[in-house]
Amino acid sequence: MENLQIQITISPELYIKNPESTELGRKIISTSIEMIDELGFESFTFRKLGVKIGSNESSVYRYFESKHALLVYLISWYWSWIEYKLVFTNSNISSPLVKLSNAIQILTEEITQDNAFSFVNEELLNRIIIAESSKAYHTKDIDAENEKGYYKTYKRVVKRISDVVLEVNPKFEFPHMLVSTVIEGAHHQRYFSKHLPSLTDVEKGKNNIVRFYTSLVSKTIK
Amino acid sequence: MENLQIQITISPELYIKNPESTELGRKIISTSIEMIDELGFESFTFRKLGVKIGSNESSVYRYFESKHALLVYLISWYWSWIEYKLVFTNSNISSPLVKLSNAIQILTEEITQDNAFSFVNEELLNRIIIAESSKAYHTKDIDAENEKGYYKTYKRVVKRISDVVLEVNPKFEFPHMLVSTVIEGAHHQRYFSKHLPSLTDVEKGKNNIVRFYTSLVSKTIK
DNA sequence: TTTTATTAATAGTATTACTATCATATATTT
DNA sequence: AAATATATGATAGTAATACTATTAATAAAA
Repeated sequence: MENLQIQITISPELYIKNPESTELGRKIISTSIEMIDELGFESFTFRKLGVKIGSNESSVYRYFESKHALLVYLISWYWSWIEYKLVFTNSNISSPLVKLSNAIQILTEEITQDNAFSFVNEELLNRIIIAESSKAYHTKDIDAENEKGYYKTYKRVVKRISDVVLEVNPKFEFPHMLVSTVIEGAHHQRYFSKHLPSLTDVEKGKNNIVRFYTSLVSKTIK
Repeated sequence: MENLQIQITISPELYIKNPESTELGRKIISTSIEMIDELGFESFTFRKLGVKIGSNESSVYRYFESKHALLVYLISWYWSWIEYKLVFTNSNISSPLVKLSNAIQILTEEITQDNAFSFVNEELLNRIIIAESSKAYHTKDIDAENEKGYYKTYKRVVKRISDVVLEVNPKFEFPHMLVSTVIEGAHHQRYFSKHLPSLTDVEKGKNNIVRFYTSLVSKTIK
């Protein structure tokens, strides 16, 4: 995948002006990813971002109506990217079991830098998803935002993998719960392994998160 | 459990002045639970709380050093309460399988009001844990706070149930990951079932969350 | 009754998450 | 080349937030 130049398209309700369309927009995305990872979402502000990119707070507001909207955009970008990886990896695979195993791998593995997308650092973005994405949907506005389609990419990924689960076992009752449990669970385990390790059983170099969820899925759907 | 009057003790690093020790303190706890549930954590403020309880913002600050500290207190209270329920329910049970099944039930069931604790509405508190608790530990200060013992009650609950998992299967490699996955997962599913239902397979009256996690655990540890 | 502790009232601070306005630079069209 | 449109930058302003500090009033304990 390293040298392909792939286009990830984000639906227009997620921004005011498309950040991919200008140099400044791309700078907003790439620098906000760096800054949110470094400062945390609470301490990140559009003013600080403006200073860092040599631009202005008010210019950033021409791309995103709020800090929250920018986070939602980043989350959507991330899931589009994951969806692309899923489709790409499973494109020529016919065995449902292999497809499922690939999918679990993609959902639970540690992300390291891949250079297919110029202005997004996926490794940092993955850390943001792990640490901050729950703040996006744990809001009083969730229902209104969901209706506007803010979370549809995430839901589409869950649906896609649930369908693979059903290919493996058409009678399994809870495919969506299983997939969303694995996704959220793997993120929690990565976070806990760094900050609250007693909640995990992570050991260096043993890839326990991927192993645990792979085994959990295969046993659960039997 | 209905009429027992049980004492839940919260360790002193979680408050400045013990809210259980005064009428005002108890009012702060009970009213903040109602208000956080109603407004969401972001829109809840000590000023609004002061107005509602006929007291003053500055008085609230004598009990808790910050809004965040109050949330951590509530989370700790919740896990102490869950721990009490676990110990109580399993006190005379010798079968590890039954103990585990009871524990999963307690972790994943829907909470309805129980009146053992006068000034805490556990049903609302449970909703707060589901919707807001991840905001407490997804902070840049997590490591410092963890060292101060802010999250020890939660960690103790996970440890306790992990030990039951190991009683059932002493060779199971990932007891902590399994238990923390079930806890966080069940909370997510309850939240998703209300706001992003396509991420779940919840059906009215079928108790699918409890059924899903009970089956997942029993299959996974085999 | 005096001391002490607790709470209430008021005011103040730095920062945040925006909005509004206007000037300027650059690009596009005519 | 002139006219026009568009994008950006600079500055200022607003209401609210998350506190801190100070002082006064009141209730409980010695």
